Amino acid sequence: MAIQLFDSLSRTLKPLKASQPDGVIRFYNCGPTVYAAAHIGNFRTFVVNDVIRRLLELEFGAAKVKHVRNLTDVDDKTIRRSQEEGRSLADVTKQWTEKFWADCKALNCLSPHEEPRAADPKYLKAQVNMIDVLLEKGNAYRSADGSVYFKVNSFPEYGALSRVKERDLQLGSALAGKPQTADADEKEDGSDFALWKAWKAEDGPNKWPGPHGASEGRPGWHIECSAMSKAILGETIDLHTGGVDLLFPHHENEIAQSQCCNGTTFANHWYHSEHLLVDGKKMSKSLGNLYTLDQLTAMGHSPMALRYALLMGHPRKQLNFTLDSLHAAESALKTLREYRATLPETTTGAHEVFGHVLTSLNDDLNTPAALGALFTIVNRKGGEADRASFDRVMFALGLDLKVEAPKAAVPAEITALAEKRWAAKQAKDFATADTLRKELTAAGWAMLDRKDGYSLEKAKS
RNA sequence: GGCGCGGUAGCCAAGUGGUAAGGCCGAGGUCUGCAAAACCUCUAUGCGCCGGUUCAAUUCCGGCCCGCGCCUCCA
Repeated sequence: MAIQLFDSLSRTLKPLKASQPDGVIRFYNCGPTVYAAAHIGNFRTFVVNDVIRRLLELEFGAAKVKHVRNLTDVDDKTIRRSQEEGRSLADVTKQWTEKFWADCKALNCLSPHEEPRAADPKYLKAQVNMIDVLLEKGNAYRSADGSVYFKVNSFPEYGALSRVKERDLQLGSALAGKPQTADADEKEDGSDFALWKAWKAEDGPNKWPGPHGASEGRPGWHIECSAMSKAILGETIDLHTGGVDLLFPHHENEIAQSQCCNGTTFANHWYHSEHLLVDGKKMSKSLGNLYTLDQLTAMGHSPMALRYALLMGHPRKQLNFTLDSLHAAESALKTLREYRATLPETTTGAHEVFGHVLTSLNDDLNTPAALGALFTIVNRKGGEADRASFDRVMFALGLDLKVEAPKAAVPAEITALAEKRWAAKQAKDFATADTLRKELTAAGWAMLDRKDGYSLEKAKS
């Protein structure tokens, strides 16, 4: 079964296919802003996109997939962070880019083939060039302060993706109390958006030569994706993805810029993954319900458990994350590990045994159905499966069964108690052994006996 | 106010016009000095509420209640 995904623009399920004669699937995934550690909600999107990447490779072959994910390393947040910390922008964004890569690796995400940076001189130039074209064509205008804005009413199709039409007339209660953005006065129309932002004192040393007739400054957020996807993948891409919150205005604006500039369809397929919720609400610093991967591993959870937990819900439905779901994921991974050990090494070509798992994934990325189908087979315990076919499914899901929860360091006093108990047990002094076990349990440690020795595990927080 | 999504067992979560996948937890059992692991068995007459269509609805239609997200730079 060919991969089909929901397309946000047509609102239908559509098969993914290459539009160019070379047969390469051009896949662009909106990446992170590198000013802090990405949280697990961000990683839901990146894990989901990683599964898409893997499914594409399985269907079309690794050589026929070109996966691009940008790094936003120049914007309000990155600049503000660098100014606050008195460090260069490059220094700050390098730090968080490397952290992002490390987290992605821990979550077993394949690296995109290219990860263009918005502040890369090569791509800054591409962005400026694109803005120049938009100015020439009359889709953009300069404001008094030397910024450049996109003229939304110059693009009649604006709003097709988000279906937000005549928004200005519909601004209701939810927006009424919000302050106007600082640059509102510079715009001809409230729905216009910045392509180029003129330098301000608070930007510090961060400024670059702008488009014709504009001041020194920096690119607006949306233009980077339009310019970099064009530079690397060409004017028309086959799949463009991101979190739902990017649907408007980010992706709507990308369409407007790219199509006005290039005169061609920007993306043939749009896919958006839903939010991860924590405690029933979207994660936010103000609610204090924001988790990072580091926080979870510090609690003794493995990154793979997080990956599994993120796949437990349908990617196009909000998923409420809880620490309990992490425990469930760990238990499920353990079962899979044990199941794999029972499988014969030889390949019998039994891929069809797991056919339903792949079919579920290919059918709009139904990860929960796929996991359900997987465990139905695991529970059968029949001998029809083999490791090669099982590993193929693990590849598709990106589950690396070799990764286990990090072992907590055992304090010396715990080791001492365990040694005493082991000695008592060997001497068949079970009363003493049981007392010591209770002490260990009270201290939060479980002592697991084997024939020839023991191991210690810390209770999960 | 506009746009969109969702409400299925203790928790998470698929799904179908013909009577509810799967995971976690829990219970019982086998095994075992104890504990753990492993293995076996069990766990929704029910799918937010009220109507309607139908031989038959959790699944289609209408209304209602509740929750969540987006509405100019949040994945």
